[in-house]
Amino acid sequence: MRIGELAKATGTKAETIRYYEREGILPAADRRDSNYRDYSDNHLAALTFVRRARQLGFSMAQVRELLALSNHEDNPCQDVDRLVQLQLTEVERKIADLNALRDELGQMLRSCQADKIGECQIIGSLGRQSVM
Amino acid sequence: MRIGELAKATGTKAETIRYYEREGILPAADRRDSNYRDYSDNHLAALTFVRRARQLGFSMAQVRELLALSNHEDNPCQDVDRLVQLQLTEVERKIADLNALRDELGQMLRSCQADKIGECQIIGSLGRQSVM
DNA sequence: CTTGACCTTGTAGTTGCTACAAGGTGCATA
DNA sequence: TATGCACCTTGTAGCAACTACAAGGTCAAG
Ligand SMILES: [Zn+2]
Ligand SMILES: [Zn+2]
Ligand SMILES: [Zn+2]
Ligand SMILES: [Zn+2]
Repeated sequence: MRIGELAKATGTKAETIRYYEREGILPAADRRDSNYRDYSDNHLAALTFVRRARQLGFSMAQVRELLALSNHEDNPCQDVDRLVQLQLTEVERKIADLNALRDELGQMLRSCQADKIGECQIIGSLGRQSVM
Repeated sequence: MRIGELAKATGTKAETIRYYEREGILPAADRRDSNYRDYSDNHLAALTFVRRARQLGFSMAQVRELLALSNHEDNPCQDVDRLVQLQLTEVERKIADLNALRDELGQMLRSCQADKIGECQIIGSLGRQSVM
C-alpha cells in the first residue's frame, strides 16, 4: 500500500508516518520504481502499535522501549508492566493536578459577584500566590 | 531587585522571565548602570499574575487577554468569566480523557498473567485498534 | 587581584508533530 | 496526445513554552 492508504487505514497523516520513519520509530518502507513508499501488513501492524501507544500517552522514547521489548518474545513481561505502571502513575498524577485546577477555576467563577473588572475577584485572585 | 531575586521570589527561572519580556508578556525592566535588569514590586505582581494564570492552564495568548482585561477596570467582568469558563471546560475535557486512559492502562495491567513477552496481553493489546 | 556568583545577549534545542514549497508520478479524460 | 488532477517525493521551517548553552561583562568577598 502507498503512504496515503496506510495513513487512512491508521488515522495518521502521511507526514507523520514519514516523520516516524525518519525517527526510526517505523522501519523504512520498500520503494517502487517511482520511488513511492510501499507498505506491507507488517508496517500496518507496527504503525497501529505505535499510534495506540501514543494515544495511551506514552512518549516517543517509551514507544521505542515498548517496540524493543515487543521484539524479544523470550524476555519477561515485567519490563512491559513497569512501563505501563509508570504511565498509569503519571496519568493519575495528571488527573489529580487537573482536579485541583478544576476546583480552583470553579471557585473563581463562583467567587465573583462584581460586574466591573475593578472589583473582580477573579482578577484579584490571579494576582495572589497560590497556596497549592 | 535583580532578575535572580525576582526569579526566586516567584519560582520562575531567570531565562523564563527574559523570555516573557521578549514576548511582551511582562513590561521591560529598568536597567542599572551595569545594564542589569532592575525590577519593582509592580513587576513582581505582574509576574505573579502571569505565573498563576499559567499554572491554571491558561495559554500565553489567554494570559495576554487576561492582562489586557485586568488593565481595564471599568470593563465588565463577563469577559474574564468567559475565559475562566472556557478554561474550566477544557480542563474537564482533559480530565475525562485521562480517566479513560487510566481505565485502559489499569485493564492492561490486570489483563496479563503471562511472564514471557511472547504471550504478553499488554503487548498484544497495543497491536489492536482501540475501540475508543 | 583573583575567584565565583551573578548578569548580559544571542542562538539553538526540546516534543511530536504540522505545514509548506518545489517538483516528480500515475491515471483518467478531452 | 495533452492535460488535469490527485498523489507522491525531499527538504525546510514553524508551533508552544520554555530551557540550555556559549561567550562575555559586573560586582562583592577574601
Ligand atoms: Zn530476545
Ligand atoms: Zn469578576
Ligand atoms: Zn479601560
Ligand atoms: Zn505481559
